[in-house]
Amino acid sequence: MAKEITGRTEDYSQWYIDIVKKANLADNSAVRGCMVIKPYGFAIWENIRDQLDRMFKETGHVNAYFPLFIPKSFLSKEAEHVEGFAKECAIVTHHRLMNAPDGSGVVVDPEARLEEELIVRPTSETIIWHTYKDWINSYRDLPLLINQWANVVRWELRTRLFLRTAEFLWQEGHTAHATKEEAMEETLRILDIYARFAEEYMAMPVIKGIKTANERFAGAEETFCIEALMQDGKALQAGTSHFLGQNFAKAFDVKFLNENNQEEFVWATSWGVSTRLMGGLIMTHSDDEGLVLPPKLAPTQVAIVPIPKPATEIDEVAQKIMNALKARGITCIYDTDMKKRPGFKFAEQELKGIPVRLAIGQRDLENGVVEVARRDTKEKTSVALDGVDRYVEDLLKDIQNSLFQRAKDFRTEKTFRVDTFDDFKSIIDEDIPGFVSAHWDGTTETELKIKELTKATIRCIPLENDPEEGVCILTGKPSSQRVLFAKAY
RNA sequence: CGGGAUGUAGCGCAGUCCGGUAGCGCACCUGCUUUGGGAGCAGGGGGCCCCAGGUUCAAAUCCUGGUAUCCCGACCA
Repeated sequence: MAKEITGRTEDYSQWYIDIVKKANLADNSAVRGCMVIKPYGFAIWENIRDQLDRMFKETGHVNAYFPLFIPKSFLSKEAEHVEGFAKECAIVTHHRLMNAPDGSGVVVDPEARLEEELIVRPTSETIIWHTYKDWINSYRDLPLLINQWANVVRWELRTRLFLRTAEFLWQEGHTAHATKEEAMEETLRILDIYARFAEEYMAMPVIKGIKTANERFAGAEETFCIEALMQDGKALQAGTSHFLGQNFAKAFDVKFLNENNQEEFVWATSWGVSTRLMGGLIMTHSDDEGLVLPPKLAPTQVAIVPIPKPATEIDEVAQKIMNALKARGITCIYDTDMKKRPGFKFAEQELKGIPVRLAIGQRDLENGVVEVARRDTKEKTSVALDGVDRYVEDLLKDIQNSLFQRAKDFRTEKTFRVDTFDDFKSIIDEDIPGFVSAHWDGTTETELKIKELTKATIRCIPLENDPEEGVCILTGKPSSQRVLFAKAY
C-alpha cells in the first residue's frame, strides 16, 4: 500500500534500496556518495558497535583516536599501500574561504594554500604507525593493542547505501607485537571475533579464509577475511584482519629493544569491519515485507499492540507484560498511537523488522491469552498471559537461532563443488549463483582470467580446508586444495 | 571514470513529442464515523517543475552546459 517494496525476485537491487529507505535506515544525502544514517539505522549500528567493542575490550584492546587528516607524505612511505589507495583519496588543499570579489558567494582563498596537502584518511595505518614510533621503545611497550572507531573516506565511483559509500563508519584495530608469531596469533584472534560476532549476533554464517595475493590489503603480507553469502547468491566480504609483517614498522622506522638489548622492527596487524555489515545484515535475512532483524541486534525486540486501540484494561496488562519483559532485559514498546489501526501497526512493525509482536484485545483478555507473532516466519500463536515473558524470552532465542540456521541452510544449498570449467561457468551464470569450490593453480594470472571470463573472483582460501589433489579448472595445472569462488559485492 | 535511464509537492507518477494559468494517487492538517492485517466520507494546506545559461511575446515543455540518483561496465570494504 503506502510503502510498497519491490519484490526480491523482481529486482534485488531495488528491493535492497527500498528496504534501506522504507525501514528508515538511511538515505542519500546532498553529498555525492555519502549517506545519512537515520536514527533507526544508527540504533542498529550502535548495537553492532557496542557488542564488538565489548569483544575487543575483553581481549585486551583499548580505544584511542587519531586524526582525520593524514599528511600526503605519510601515505607514500609504504609503496604498496599508497598504490592501493591513491586512486580514491579526498585531498585538502586549502584552509580558508573568502567572499567572491563579484559577490557571487564564497570561494577558496588562493592565498590559503596548504604547504603540504592533507589526505582525508582512507585508513589510518600511516598516521598511526608514525605515532607508534614515539610510543614504542622496549619490548615492555608491547604488545600495543589499540582500536579506533572512526569515519574514513574512499572516493568510490559507484556507491550503494551501506555496502559502498564514499564516507563510512568503521572500527580499525592497529596492533604492534614483539614477534611474528604473536602478531599472527592476534590476526587470527580478531578473525575469530569477527566470525563469532557475525554468526552469534548477526546470525550471518561466514567462511573464514585467506585472501589471494591479488585480493590482499595494500601493504599486508597476509589478509584474512570472513565471507558471507547474500540471498541473491553473491558474496560479501564482511570483515578483514591483516598480518602486516614488518612493512609498516620498516616504513615508519618503529623499532624496539628486545630482552637481549638488540634492536628489532616490530610486527603489526590491522583489522576492520564497517557499516557495510548493515548491508550484510539486511541481505541475509530480510524479505519482501521488510527488514528482518536478529533479536540480539534489534533496537526494539518486542512491540505490543492494543486491539483495536488503547483501553484501561488492555493498558494495564500491557504495562505488566512490559515490566516483566524489561526485567528479563528485553526491549519493548507499547504502540498506543490512536491514529493508526492495528493492521497498519502490524505492517509498520514488520517493515522495521521488530522480531516479536504481541497483540492484546478484549477477546484475548477474556481467554487469559495474548497473540504472539514472530517476524521471521510470520507465525501467530495464542500464549497464556501468565508466563508470556518467559515464552517471549525463549522465542527470541529461537528466532535468533533459526535465522542463523536458515541462512546456513541457504548457504549449504548454494555451495557447489565443481571440477570442470563448464560446470563452474554454468553455476556462476545462474540467477542466484552462490559459492563455488574449485581447484585453482595458484597464479594471479589464472585468477584474473577466470574473473574476466565469468565475473567470479576468489573470495578466499578457506581456513578449514582439507588438502586435496586436483587440477585447476581453467589451466589443468596441478592444485593442492580447493578455493572458494563467487560473484561478489 | 565509460555507456544507458531518470530528476515535476514528503513518496509514487501524469503532463514534455506539438511552448500558452502545474495535475493525479498516497502521505499530511481539520471534522465526523470507524478500529482483530495498511479505514470511509467531507473539507483543507503544501511547488524556484534538479541547477545555470540560451531561444521566444511566453519555457516543466525547445537548445547548451552542469548536477544528482538508479542500472550496466572498469575500480573497490
